[in-house]
Amino acid sequence: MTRAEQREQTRRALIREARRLFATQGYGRVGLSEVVKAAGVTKGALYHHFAGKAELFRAVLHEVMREVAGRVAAAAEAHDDPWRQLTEGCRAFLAATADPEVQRIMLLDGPAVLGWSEWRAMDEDTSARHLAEALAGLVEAGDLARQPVEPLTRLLSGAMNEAALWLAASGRPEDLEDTWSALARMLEGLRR
Amino acid sequence: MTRAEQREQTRRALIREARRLFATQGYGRVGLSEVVKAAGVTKGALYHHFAGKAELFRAVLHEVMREVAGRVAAAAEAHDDPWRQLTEGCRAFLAATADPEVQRIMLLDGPAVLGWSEWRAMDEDTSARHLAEALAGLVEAGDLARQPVEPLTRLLSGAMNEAALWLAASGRPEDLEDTWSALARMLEGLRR
DNA sequence: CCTTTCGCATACCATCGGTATGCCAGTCAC
DNA sequence: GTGACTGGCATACCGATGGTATGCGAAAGG
Repeated sequence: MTRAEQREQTRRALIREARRLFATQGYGRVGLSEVVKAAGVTKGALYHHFAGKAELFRAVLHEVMREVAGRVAAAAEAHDDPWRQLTEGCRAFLAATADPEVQRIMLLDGPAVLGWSEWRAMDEDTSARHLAEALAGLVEAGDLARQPVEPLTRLLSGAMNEAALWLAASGRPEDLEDTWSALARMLEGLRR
Repeated sequence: MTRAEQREQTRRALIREARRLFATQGYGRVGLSEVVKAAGVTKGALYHHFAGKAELFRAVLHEVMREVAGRVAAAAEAHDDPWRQLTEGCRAFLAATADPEVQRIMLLDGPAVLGWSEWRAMDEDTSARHLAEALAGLVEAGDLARQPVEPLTRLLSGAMNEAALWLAASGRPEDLEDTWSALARMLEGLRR
């Protein structure tokens, strides 16, 4: 095996096992010794690839966010009507963040570990950007009142994040439909 | 000094210093040795009053949440019109959570440290209850479409939490007015 | 005034994140 | 091919952390 291959393989193993452990136990309860044992390497390897525990978490979080963004983008691009793109994107976001792995890493530990500013910057680079672009397009097209789009993006993003956490904790299937109805009402209420 | 007085004084000192340190450095970066030194006691005292670091944080969080709830309730009770109570309560919530201490403890570390379910239960017992009651009253009065109020409560609560964090990070004063406008538009859009 | 109990200090422990150092295999110039 | 070199990682170690076991002095109670 070439050197670059070996390197990439080790890095992937570390991220994979760290993701699994962070997701199931939470950032604080996971020791680096657990991670390196699960990945089949030692702490020397970990610190060769990452500057520390927080950096490892950042890599995991980035991977999770890119996956969520991919699902949102795919759902939106399946439609042509801009308003439909917004609603379907939101629906896809709620579906993606229903995954407990995503919740724990992206919504709970993410902001606390990296700080909100860094978390938000990463969010803006991935999933939240699709929301912002969709809203900006709708404002331009006149479907939404002319207004700064950033505050609206944050409000809707926060609403969906909290809704996802609530849905996971509630467990009742009918809550998903109720939440979606409430969110849809909210969006319709903003429509011109 | 009587024994109960001494006990209460020590407990208050621990919560006070823990709150200060948690707010400025974040839960993870604060060591218990820092807390007990600032409070003028030892770890023996800390563990006599609290089961561990998380329990100490829980006590701090509860104090913060009760303060926020108090400010929200006071703002709402200053008006008679139920719709006005909702909007003024929301405005007071945004104002209260503008405090960096409140943000770090209540919005960032709270859910990550205690877990979302526990955090939400405490939120429900304090500030979020006012929102839920206001919304329920407005549904009953016909100002809002008849619907389950819990999903709507979570959506609005999450929207405001995220908005508060964004406002603190942005720093630009005009963002507050824009955010409030967007939130007001959202509420008006839901109004019948 | 004697005993009990409560509030807390002291001393200690396992484990944690992080670092310094050494070694071996892959890489490359010639 | 072969030597020097370097990248990838293991080993061994450190200070600090959260947590616990035990002891003690003073207030409470009879």
